[in-house]
Amino acid sequence: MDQKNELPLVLRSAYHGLHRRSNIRFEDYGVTADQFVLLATLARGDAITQRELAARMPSDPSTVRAMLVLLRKRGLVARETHPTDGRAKTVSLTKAGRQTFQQVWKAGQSIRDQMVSSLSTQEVTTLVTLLRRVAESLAESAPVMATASTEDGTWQPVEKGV
Amino acid sequence: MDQKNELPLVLRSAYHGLHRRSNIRFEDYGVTADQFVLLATLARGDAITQRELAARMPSDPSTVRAMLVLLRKRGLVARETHPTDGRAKTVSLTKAGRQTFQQVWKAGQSIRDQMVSSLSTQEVTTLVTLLRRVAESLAESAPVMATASTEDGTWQPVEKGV
DNA sequence: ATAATATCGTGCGTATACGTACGGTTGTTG
DNA sequence: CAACAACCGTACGTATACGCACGATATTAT
Repeated sequence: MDQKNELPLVLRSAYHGLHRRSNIRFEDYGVTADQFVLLATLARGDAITQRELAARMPSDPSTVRAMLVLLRKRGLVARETHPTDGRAKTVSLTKAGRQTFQQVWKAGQSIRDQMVSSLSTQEVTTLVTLLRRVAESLAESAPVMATASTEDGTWQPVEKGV
Repeated sequence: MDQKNELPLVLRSAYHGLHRRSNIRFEDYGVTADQFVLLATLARGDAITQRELAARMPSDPSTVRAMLVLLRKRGLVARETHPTDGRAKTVSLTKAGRQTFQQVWKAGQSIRDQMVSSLSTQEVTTLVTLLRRVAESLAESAPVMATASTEDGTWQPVEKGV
């Protein structure tokens, strides 16, 4: 019926498919799908704090810490005390980390190709645009939307600032 | 640059936002976002085996089992031996399970509203359609797409059956 | 009918996800 | 400068996610 109510389940199915395929494909390189996201985030901008890294992924600081412990054992990331802030530690990719990231990026290309194999170029652009808007609506920083119940038991958004 | 290569990260961000908000919202009802998906799946079709349930969610049979153990403790689901297949067990919602499902469905309405708050009705329809195609491309049953490397190091899909 | 194979659920190990509490450090305020 | 709040990382508990191996049952092949 209402497409809106199906969106969560479809979103979940798509993400889980991606996650599952990625884990299988990346297994040969010794990294998981989520570890790859961490490496990719560091590849975009190095020497950031664990909290900043968690915010960019996005993921939970506790989870990021656990991942960093594992990645450090494998020599893919390095942690150093922050130059000015004694509380923080900066995280960066090692040479091996950068190398692994590039290899896994290549290995994942067929998955990225496959997930858009039934979409035109224009449709991919549209999908990314709409998904980005959805992600922003649900982001940590986004305010919780006020809602009010109507007579038929459904919920309607309420105008803010009235 | 290439929208296609951003799709995985945007998809991940959108899903995690949904998952996170749902867990917070559903906390008062004692169910997690994933447990809710399980309840919703059972609400659509009862008395199925654990494997069938896992396939419909979709999720892993081992994970589903762990979830069922917890949901059974809370009296939301019931497990009985399959009438004809001695290996299998059928799962169904208890009365309390149906009730909880309906309550949590209502509680989650504001999240479903919020995630489409920046989209038009037409855009929601488009998004669901495109996501469904992506999910199908990545589904368990979908074949792994053959790819071939090109000179510039990128990958191109290969026509099947040539 | 018996043997080989496939399928269902279980149990275990590892990784992710996140809340919460804690100790240490920084920055702010009086 | 001393008290305080805000912030960073750590540590632990619970739930999810999934691979793998195992026993029990069902199906198929011979």
